[in-house]
Amino acid sequence: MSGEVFDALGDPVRRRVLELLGEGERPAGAIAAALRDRFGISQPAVSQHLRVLREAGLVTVRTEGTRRIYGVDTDGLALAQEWLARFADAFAQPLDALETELARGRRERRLADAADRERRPPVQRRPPGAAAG
Amino acid sequence: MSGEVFDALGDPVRRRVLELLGEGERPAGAIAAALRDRFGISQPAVSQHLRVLREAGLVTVRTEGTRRIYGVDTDGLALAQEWLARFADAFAQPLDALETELARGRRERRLADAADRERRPPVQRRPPGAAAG
DNA sequence: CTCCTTTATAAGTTCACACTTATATTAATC
DNA sequence: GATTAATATAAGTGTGAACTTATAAAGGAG
Repeated sequence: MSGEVFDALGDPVRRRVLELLGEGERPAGAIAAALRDRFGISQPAVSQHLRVLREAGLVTVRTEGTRRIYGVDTDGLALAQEWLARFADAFAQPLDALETELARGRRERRLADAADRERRPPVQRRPPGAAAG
Repeated sequence: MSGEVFDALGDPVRRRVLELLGEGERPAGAIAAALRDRFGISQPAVSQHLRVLREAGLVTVRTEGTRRIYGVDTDGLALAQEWLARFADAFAQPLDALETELARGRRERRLADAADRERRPPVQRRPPGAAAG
């Protein structure tokens, strides 16, 4: 996997950019404005994020006059999905699992009885055996 | 999105852990050994990575004597897939796109004529209009 | 109980990366 | 051609995160 993709997706600002572009193409300026409101970051910062997204193949650019119109590039997303799908296969999980409802249903059910699982324990010292609290 | 997931997936070491666990459950020691060979990192480093994966809901743990057996947690993966799938929907891209061959085919085709696209330019200065070269 | 094994945490260091300000580059307008 | 608008790059700074070594905690074996 050309790790660049998940590396790019790892940043909350960049995920917001994608969500924004998910609503439709936008010039760099509009993206910068939106992120300035939401995250309080500068135009160059946004431009740098856009570069990362470009190099990861997650967005496309189209020049229009002095504007640069950005849009989602489904190629990068497909790459990420491919990688995740490998696990779905390995665990005999049907592709349907990708459909929101099903997946969410399962997740909520498991979170419900998460009692015997371990996730973000209090502030305690939890060594090897980990028979939590 | 509980960003922790993509944040966790962003690290190559952690992705390798998941790939490893994709082949079957393994005790922490085995994981540490495998990563020491491949990345040359220490046992505590691996333990810390495992914690991140746990908190992201990407792996499960089961205690067995003094050993802690790790496995893939499909919940976290489902979360990531849900998020990515939102875009797939938004762009009327059939779920088939997840199947490796199709997706790869499309990707390679686009990379082929990437001439007019912009991705990791040489060492040149490429301002707004970006009419490369 | 003592010792060994297994795994997690503590504390500290180092480096990448996200941000900043300043500036370069191009297109459009006057 | 000068000016303005839109966007990218340059250079520098600070913080987080990934690593290190040292150690704690717990189970199993003697």
